[in-house]
Amino acid sequence: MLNQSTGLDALFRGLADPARRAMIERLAQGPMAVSELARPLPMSLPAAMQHLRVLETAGLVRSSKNGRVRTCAIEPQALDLLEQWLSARRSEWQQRLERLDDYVQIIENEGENHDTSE
Amino acid sequence: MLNQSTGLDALFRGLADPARRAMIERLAQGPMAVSELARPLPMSLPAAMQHLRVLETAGLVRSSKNGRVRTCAIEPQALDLLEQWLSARRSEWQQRLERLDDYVQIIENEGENHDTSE
DNA sequence: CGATCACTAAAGTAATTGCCTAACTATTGG
DNA sequence: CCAATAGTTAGGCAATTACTTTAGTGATCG
Repeated sequence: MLNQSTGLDALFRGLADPARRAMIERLAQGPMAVSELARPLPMSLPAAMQHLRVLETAGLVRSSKNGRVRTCAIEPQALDLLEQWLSARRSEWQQRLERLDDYVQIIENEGENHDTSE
Repeated sequence: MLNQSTGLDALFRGLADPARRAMIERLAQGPMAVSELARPLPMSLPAAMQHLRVLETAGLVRSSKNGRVRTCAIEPQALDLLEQWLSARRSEWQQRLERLDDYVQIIENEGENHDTSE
């Protein structure tokens, strides 16, 4: 545990923007050209291209140019890393909850003074 | 599809920083005080507090203050949204691959001119 | 050949992020 | 009560992000 992987950084960062998520959700329908991909987005083509680059460096999308048109497609295996991380966290967190130590310690702390959060 | 959820933004953004992932991975061992959480991180306490705030607004961590110590704990259900999104993407992408349309269209494009990527 | 199309490159800008230090508040232990 | 502890607030700063517009480059079509 406690891995400082660069891959996860790029992955999460890539998915953290709604325009980029819209792009990859759209690409699930099949490969498409840059301008077609960008058309529904409320921004200029160059802006969409920048998002595309972020997705490509995250490994979420692959593209290749033929003539004057660049065709983009999803890279399904990109989600493997994410899924691994997620299930690792899931199992750790589950173990914790089963032991109940969380609640015990919190209840101890909140003896008289229950000053929840801010 | 094509949901513009604010929750996913905050979630992915929260997880996009290695220091923040280190924090929540550490919290899997059990709840702990802010300064204990921050100790192994290569940054000042206020910086760690800012990361903590990001995690709290993403719903990944919950904290409550008792006396002068604030105890932090993971919020396991925060990952539900992430898992939902992930499996939705998985199934869409899988369907695509099964239909093979991806490969057909890419091969058509790369007829003579195979100018892969940049 | 020349216009158009699809993309790309460049440069600039406003907002956000990730960090710092310094100063402050509120507990708690002796 | 006084000092140390735990956290918080504020201000500042450099880097990054998410755009913009403008100006290209290189196909493709008539």
